[in-house]
Amino acid sequence: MASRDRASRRRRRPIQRRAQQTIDAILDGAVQVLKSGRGQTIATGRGQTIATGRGQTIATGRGQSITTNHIARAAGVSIGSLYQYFADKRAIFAALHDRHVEQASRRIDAALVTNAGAPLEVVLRALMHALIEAHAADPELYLVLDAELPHGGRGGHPLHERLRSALRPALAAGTAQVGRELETTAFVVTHLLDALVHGAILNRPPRVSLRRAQDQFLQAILRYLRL
Amino acid sequence: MASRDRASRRRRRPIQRRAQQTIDAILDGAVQVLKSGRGQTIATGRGQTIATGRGQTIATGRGQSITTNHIARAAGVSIGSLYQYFADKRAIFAALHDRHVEQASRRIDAALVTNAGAPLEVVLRALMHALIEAHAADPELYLVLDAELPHGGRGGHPLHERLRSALRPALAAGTAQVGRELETTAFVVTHLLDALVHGAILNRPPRVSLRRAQDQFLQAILRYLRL
Amino acid sequence: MASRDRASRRRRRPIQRRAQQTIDAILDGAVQVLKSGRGQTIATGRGQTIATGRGQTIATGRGQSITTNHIARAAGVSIGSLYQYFADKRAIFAALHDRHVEQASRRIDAALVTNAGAPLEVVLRALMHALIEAHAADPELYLVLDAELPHGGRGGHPLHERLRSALRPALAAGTAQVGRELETTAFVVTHLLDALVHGAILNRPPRVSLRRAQDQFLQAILRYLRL
Amino acid sequence: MASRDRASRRRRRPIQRRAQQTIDAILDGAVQVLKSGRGQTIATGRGQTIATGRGQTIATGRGQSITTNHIARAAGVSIGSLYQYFADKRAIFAALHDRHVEQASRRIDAALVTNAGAPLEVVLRALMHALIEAHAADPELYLVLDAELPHGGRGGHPLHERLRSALRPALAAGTAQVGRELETTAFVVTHLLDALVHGAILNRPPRVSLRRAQDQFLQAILRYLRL
DNA sequence: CATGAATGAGTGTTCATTCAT
DNA sequence: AATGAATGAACACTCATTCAT
Repeated sequence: MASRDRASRRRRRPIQRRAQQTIDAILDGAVQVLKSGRGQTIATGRGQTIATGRGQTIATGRGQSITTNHIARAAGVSIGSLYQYFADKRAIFAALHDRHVEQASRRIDAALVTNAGAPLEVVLRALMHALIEAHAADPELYLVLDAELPHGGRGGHPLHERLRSALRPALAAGTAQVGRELETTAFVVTHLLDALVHGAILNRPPRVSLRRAQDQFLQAILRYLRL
Repeated sequence: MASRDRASRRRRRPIQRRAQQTIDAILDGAVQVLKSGRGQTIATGRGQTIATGRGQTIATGRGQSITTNHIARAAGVSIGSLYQYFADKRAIFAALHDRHVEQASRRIDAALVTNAGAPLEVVLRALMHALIEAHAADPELYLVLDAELPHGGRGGHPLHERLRSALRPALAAGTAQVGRELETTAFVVTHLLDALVHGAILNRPPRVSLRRAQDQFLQAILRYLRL
Repeated sequence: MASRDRASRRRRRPIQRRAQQTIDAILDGAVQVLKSGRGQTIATGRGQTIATGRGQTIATGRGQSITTNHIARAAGVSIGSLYQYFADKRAIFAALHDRHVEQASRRIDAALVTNAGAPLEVVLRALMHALIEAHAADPELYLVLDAELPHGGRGGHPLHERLRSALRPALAAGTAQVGRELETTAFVVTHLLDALVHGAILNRPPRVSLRRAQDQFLQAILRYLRL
Repeated sequence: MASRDRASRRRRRPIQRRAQQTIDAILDGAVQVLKSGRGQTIATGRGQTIATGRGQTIATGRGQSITTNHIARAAGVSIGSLYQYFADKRAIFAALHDRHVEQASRRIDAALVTNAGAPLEVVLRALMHALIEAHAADPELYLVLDAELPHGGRGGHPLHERLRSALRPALAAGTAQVGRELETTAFVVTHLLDALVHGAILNRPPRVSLRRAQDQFLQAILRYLRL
C-alpha cells in the first residue's frame, strides 16, 4: 500500500478507537485551517499575520496562518496531543494526503468492480466520475496539499500510479494493446484524466458548465483511443 | 501587458543598466535557492532546521531554506539591495514567474507568426513545441513557482489565458466553430496542452520517450478536434 | 555660547551662504518629518511602517518614519549631502534643538533689554511672553525634541540655565535676595515658568483659555514672590 | 479602572501565580534595560551600534539597546515567553507605565483618605508627598517612560487627570470656587505639582536641597491659592 | 561638491517543538 | 494520556551610513 511508509511516521498505531478519533479530529482541524489560510507560504514564510506594533494584528490573507497550534486549536486538542500522534507538521499533511488518496482509490476500485466486464467507454466514464467525485468535495484543498507535499520522481503522484494500474487491464481488453504501447496509452490517458480534474474542476471558466467540460474531456479520451 | 502591474511592485525602476543587472542577479539567485531547497515550505515552516525546544537545532537539510537572505547571498548582493528592488519576498517570485510567462509568451507568439496561415495541425504542433521548449530548461522550477504564486480565479494561470487567446483564431479558422462552442474547445485544448507539459515533461515515466509522449498528446488533440 | 560644542559636530563650518541654506533646508526637512511621524520611537524601534508581505505598506502612525533618508528627501537634498553637513542623525536633532534654544534665548534677551530697569512684575510678564512666543509656533515639536535629546544632569535643560541667569539679576533687584536664597528662588521661578510652557501651551484643557492660563501662572509667580 | 483596556493587550490573562511572576519579571527586565540604555532612541535609531556601511560595526555604547530580546534576557525569560504575555514591544512599556500610574494613584488615594476633612494646606502637603514618593524611587525611569508613550490630547497624562480629580473637591472645600474657575485652579495647581516633580526631583540643582525645594513649591501653591 | 546605490547589523516577531506538571 | 507554558532559532525587513561615480 502506498501509505505504508507514511503511516510509520505516526507515533503510535491507533489501537484504540479513541486515538483514531483524535487523529481524525486533528486532520479535520488541519483541513479547516488549510482552507482558511491559503497560498501564503511564500508571502511571509511563516504565517500571514502581521503585528502592527500597536497590539492589533493585520490579516494579510484570508484567514489564520497554518501553524500547528492553530491546527490543534481547530481540532479541539492540545498541541501536546497533536505531537503525540504526529511526529512533526509535515506528517499531518502527509496523513491528510494519504487520506485523500485512499478515498479516491476506494472510489476507483468501486468503479472498476461495478463495471467489470463493461465496455471501455463505460469504464472510462465511471473512472472519470470517480475522480470528479473524489475532488469535487474540496477541490482547492487537494491543490494546496499537492503543492505542499512533493511527490517528485519515482512514479509521480500516487493517484497517477493508481490510475495507470486501473487503466492497464481495461485498456488491454478494450484496445488490444500490450507492452510498451499499452504503457504509453495508460500514461497518456492518465494525464488526460488529470487534465480533466485540473481543468474541469479547478480552472473551469465561467462560460463552460461542469457537465459540458466533463463530456468534452471524455470525448477527447474516447477519440484518442479511437472508440 | 500582463506584467505591468507586477513591475510596479518593484521599488525603483531600473533606469541604469547596472540596476537591471542587479535585478537579474537577484532573480537568478532566487532560482538557485529555489532549486536547492525544494518542497520544504510546509515541512518546518521556516527552513530546514528543527528546534528541539531545548536550544539545539537539528539540520534536516537537503539544501538552504528559501530565505531572502539566502537569495541575496546567492545573488552576490546585499540584503539591502535586494529590498531596494523588490518590495518583499513575494515580489521576487512574482517577478520570476513573470519572466517565465513572458518568455513562454514570446515563444508562443513566434510560433503563431511563423505559422500564420498554416493548417491547424501545423500550428498546434508548433505551439506544443513552444511550450515544451519554454519548460524544458528547468521543468521543476516552474512547478515550484506555480505552487508558490496562487493565480486563483480570474482567468486562471496567465499562460492558460495566453494560450486560449492564441488558440481561438486558429481553431476558428480550422474548425469553423464560433461563440461558446469555440470557447469550450479552446479551453479543452489548452488543458490538453497543459497535460502535455505536466505529463510529458514533468512526470514522464522512464519507459516512454519524450518524442513519443509528445506525438501521443498531439494525436489526442488532433483526434479530439476530428482533424 | 551654549551651542559651541554642538556646532563642532557639524562637519564643515558654514563658510558659504549656500552651505547655510543647505543646512537650513535639512533642519526644516527634519521638522517636517518629525511633525509627520510622532511618538513612535519605541513602537517598532525603527520607523512605523510595516510591510504586509503583499507589497503594500501599512502606516501604523500618523506619517512617515523619522529616517535620515526621509529627512533628506523632505529637504530636497541627497542623503550624501545630508551627511556632508551632519556627522550622524543625532547631530541633526541636536542642531534643531540648538536652533530652538537660540531663538528662545534671543527673545529672552530682547525682553530683558527692552524692560531693563522696569519693575520685576513687568520683567516677568515679558519673560513669560517671550517663552510663549518661542514655543507657540510649534509646541509639540519641542516636546518631541526634548524627549529625543537627553540633557541629563549638569544644569539641566539649556533653556532653564538661560532663564536662571536671566532671572538672577531681576530677582536680586526686585526681592533683595542674595546667594543661596536667590539661587533657590531663581530655580523655583524657572520651573514655574516651565510649568507654564508645558501646562498652558501643551496640555491646556479645552475649557481654559490661553490668556487665562497665562494670567494664572503669572499670578502664581507673583504671589510666590510676594509681589 | 484606567488600566482595564491596557490589560486586554496582554495575550493571556494571568490565571496562575506563575504567569504573574513571569509578567513581573519581564517588566522588571524592561526597567533594567531602560535604565541601562537611555537616550539613544534617536541617536542611531536602533541601538547603539553604528554601521560603517562597509561591514564593520562600531559600538558607541553606554549600555544595551532597548530591544525585546534584551528585555527578555534581562528578565531571565525566553523571547517567546515575552511575546506570550505582551502583544508587542509597546505593550511592555504601556504596562510599565500603567504600573507606575497605578502605584502613584494608590498613593494619591491614600493621601486623600488619610487627610479627609483636613485643611487644604495639609491635603496639598500630603499630595505633594505622595507624588514625591511615587517618583523618588526611580525618577529618570518615568521620564524615559513618558517620552516613549505619547499620551497626546484627551486629558493629557493620566496622572494629571487623576490629580485634577483629586484636587477638585479639596479645592472646592478650601477655596469656595466652583465651575470653570475651579477647573482652572485645579489645572494650574496640577501643573505646579508637576513642576515640583520635574523641578525638585529630576532637575534639582546641587545647591538646593530636596527639602527646601519641596517647601518652596508648596509655598508657591499655597500663596497662589492665597492660603 | 553632490548624488544615490549599496551595505549589513540589527530589529520585532513567529512558530515548530519539548517537557514538567 | 493530556496539557499548555516555555523555548529560541530563524525569518522578513529597515535604515544609518559609506563611497564610487
